[in-house]
Amino acid sequence: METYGIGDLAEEFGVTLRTIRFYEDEGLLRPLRAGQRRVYREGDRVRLKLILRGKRLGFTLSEIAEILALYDGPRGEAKQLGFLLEKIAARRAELLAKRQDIEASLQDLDGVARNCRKQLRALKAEGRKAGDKTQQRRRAG
Amino acid sequence: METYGIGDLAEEFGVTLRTIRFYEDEGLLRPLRAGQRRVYREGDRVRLKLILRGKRLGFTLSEIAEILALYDGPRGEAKQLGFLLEKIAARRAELLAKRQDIEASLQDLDGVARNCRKQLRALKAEGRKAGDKTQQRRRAG
DNA sequence: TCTCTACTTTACGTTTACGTAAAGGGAAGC
DNA sequence: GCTTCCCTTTACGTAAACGTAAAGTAGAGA
Repeated sequence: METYGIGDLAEEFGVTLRTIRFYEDEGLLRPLRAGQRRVYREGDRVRLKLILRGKRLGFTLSEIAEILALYDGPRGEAKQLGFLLEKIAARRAELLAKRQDIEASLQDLDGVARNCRKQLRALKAEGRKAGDKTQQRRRAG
Repeated sequence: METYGIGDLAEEFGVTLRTIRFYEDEGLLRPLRAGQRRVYREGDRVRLKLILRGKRLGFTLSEIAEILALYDGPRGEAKQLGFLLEKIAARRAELLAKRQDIEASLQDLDGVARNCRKQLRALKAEGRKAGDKTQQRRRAG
């Protein structure tokens, strides 16, 4: 079974050793030990990837901890499984809301870009009217 | 033209006065003044909305400042407009990447949920095999 | 044996994004 | 005139998420 040193993961994901150790302090990772050195297995690697994805989406580490807890979820009683499904639904809703925010942002940006291109076209049209003598922009009267 | 007090905006968006003042300190908002009191116009309100949306998406305030700068964009030269379009494209790419992260997260959550429901069905099946001795409800065949 | 190199723990420092007093201004209502 | 409310500035405090320096360890290779 493949394992990784802390340096391997740090390099792969572009984070520092400190960061990975910090996530362990916060209970997000629980690597094995070979003597005093940390040994990460594939599962730990996936968890780290999930942590970093969560960060990119603006979740705090404690939120990420809760999300990871869903993955380890209770293999237990029906009631626990029901709770788990509720929590999953809640997280899903959050993600959908975030996606909505993204869609809105994309639309806004597209609006700005359209406006920008329009102004560019106007400038170029002016440029043509001004003839080829100079390269400066002229205001049409 | 409609205006707002700082308290109005704070209430509308569910943030504190401190937060709004902080955004001003950071150069994200520039309200008018009536004496020493801040007076916000519709444009300021929209900016605040954009700021909070940016925060929900995990952008830092300085990133948000750059994004807002795109909206105020240069009404100027062709070269400036070109820069602006480049920056917009870059932000767009970021947002698309974030959306990809969200899609992946949603898929992961769906996987966990499916697994969870499967276990629930298994538990209920066991319940039926155990017969009617206990009080659990039974599924019609 | 000595020296790298990669790791370890401990601990104080830093940035971001506000929270939380403290002390005061001014206008509105009683 | 006095109180109340909403606002103001100034300033120290704080939680989160690491950065960074110091000092030590352990195995691999010359």
